[in-house]
Amino acid sequence: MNIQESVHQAIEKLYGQTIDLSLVQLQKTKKEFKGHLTLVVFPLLKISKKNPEQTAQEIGENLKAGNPAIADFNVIKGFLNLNISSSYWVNVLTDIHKTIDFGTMKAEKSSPLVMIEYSSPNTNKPLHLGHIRNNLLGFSLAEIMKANGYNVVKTNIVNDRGIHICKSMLAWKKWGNGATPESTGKKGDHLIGDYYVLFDKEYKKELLELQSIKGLSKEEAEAQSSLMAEAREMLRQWEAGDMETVALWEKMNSWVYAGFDETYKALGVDFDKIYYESQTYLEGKEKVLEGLNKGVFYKQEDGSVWADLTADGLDNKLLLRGDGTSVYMTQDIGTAKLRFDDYPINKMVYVVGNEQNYHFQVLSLLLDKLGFEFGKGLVHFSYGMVELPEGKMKSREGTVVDADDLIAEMVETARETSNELGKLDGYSEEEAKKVSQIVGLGALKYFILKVDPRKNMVFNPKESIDFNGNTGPFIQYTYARIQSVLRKAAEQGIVLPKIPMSDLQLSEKEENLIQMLAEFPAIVKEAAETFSPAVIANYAYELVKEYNQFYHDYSILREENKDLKGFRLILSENVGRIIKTGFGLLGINVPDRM
RNA sequence: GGCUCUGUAGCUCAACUGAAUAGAGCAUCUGACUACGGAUCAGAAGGUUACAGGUUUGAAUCCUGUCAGAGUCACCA
Repeated sequence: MNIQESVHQAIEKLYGQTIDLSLVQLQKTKKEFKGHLTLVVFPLLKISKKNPEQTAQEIGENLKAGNPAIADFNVIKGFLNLNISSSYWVNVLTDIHKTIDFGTMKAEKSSPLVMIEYSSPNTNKPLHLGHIRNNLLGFSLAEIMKANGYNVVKTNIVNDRGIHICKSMLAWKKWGNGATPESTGKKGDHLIGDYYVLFDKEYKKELLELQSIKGLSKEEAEAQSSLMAEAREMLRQWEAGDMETVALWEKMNSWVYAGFDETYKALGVDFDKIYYESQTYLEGKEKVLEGLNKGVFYKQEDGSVWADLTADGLDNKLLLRGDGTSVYMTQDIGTAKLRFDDYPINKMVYVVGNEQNYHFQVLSLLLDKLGFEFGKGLVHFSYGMVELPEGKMKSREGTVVDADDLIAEMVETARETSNELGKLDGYSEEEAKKVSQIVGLGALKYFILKVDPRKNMVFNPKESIDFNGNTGPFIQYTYARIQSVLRKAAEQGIVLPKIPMSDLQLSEKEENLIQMLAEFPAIVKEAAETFSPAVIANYAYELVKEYNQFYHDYSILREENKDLKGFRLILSENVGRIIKTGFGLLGINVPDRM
């Protein structure tokens, strides 16, 4: 019988009142006290009209008499600690063992559909450390939502148009001598990124010359820059559909996409549907003009279109420039419209950095005003910046950490460390590579995902790949060790019983471990409700720590008692299962051996 | 300056809707190796939860104020 219900019944019986379930605070007993579950009786004093100790004692006695699962109880101050019987825990493990997709749900056709936008790169530069956090969070959240029974569409909006692309294009045209990824051996996105940087360098040089030779102010120099004028002209040509410009744009973008795909593949993330701003910005313009006609927006003398959000406590927001071209917000409106035309979306989630909190607050209001039902309910999954131990990443100072470099470095470090420890001895080159990849990326992913997404964080590559402590590799290692034990058991011809014996007397550690396993579904649910993969990451670590304590106390394979041996193997197997499932929700692989 | 977010051990992070003595890891110190995988385990030390008030039986958590940091307030995306 359900403990929570028992408690509820006991209270009703004792005090003759049905109470709100929220008053029944049943929580996990703290380590330093005896018991599994703890009832906080303070909220019940108003009903019992007795002091905390008496109340707890009464409820405890009633529970013990009424529910065989409750073996014992003790009272400390206002806390009633319940001790659950071993047989109860064995049954719990049996249930977990039998349930194939323990802790996860499958989506039905009728289940709500969640669209998750993440990644959202610009095509003028390669992905960096910030994108890594974005991609990992987005992908993981998608997996978590799926596990909670939602239909999920992962989407990416590629910012493939605008003045920044033209800068790269112009620099390539001027100084590139027809360079291609093939001719230079560079990844496409890096090649284009290099030309973007080159443009910026030449542009700054030009500004300095204009300022020093002609004695212009910075603003005047910017206005007179011929390079910038050329870039703007290129954008005009692009918007006008000039064949040559569009052809160049397409060619260069295709290089970039090939480069991005490599990075995405290395990170293990993917998308169900990709949108391009070049295809959505005109839609947004239309929507804005529609809003203007309806009187939701207003026009200024220079022809620019604005939204007045002062009634909502915000400012006026520009939606279309005087020359009729669109801004960031316009594009997001267009993209939203296309998406809702394409899918019956119940919830829209944007995984975007917290520097855009204001933007999404505005977007939500605007979509609502434009009559999109989903506008109000959109979720901006806002995450903090990633910094390095050395300090902030700044593109200007060249301290940006490139995603590809970082991934390569992580895999390399994993390989070196494993080699030093002799863990790769006897592995083929292929196997060694595979393991290094799993471990290196596991370290990176786990370190980033274990932190509360909302917070700014410091990523320390060295610490992340440590094989001790709260790290991905430590958890992966434990998983591999469990698999090893199970392999050895199979070699010895030990067949796991389908159901563990229910009259076993378990140790405290074993009971605690089962209790932890049983929490998994609640953890998965919590992760979805709070949008926090970190909940799962930290749970996985706690589970592994608990398992290690158990593991080191018993010689599982040498255990003489057959029932106990079978039980411990089943327990180990299920710990492994949960680790694998949990890490799967984080997009982290686990190795069978490492 | 307005608004938003953050402030927890030397460092990196936890603490579910308020609940027991605020928990881990790293680093430091002390122990345990024929090891079913030591990439381990056990233990010690480390805190006025930025500060000051308030609400409450009870506050890291909620409210007010102060201080510090970040972000944003662009006809950039």
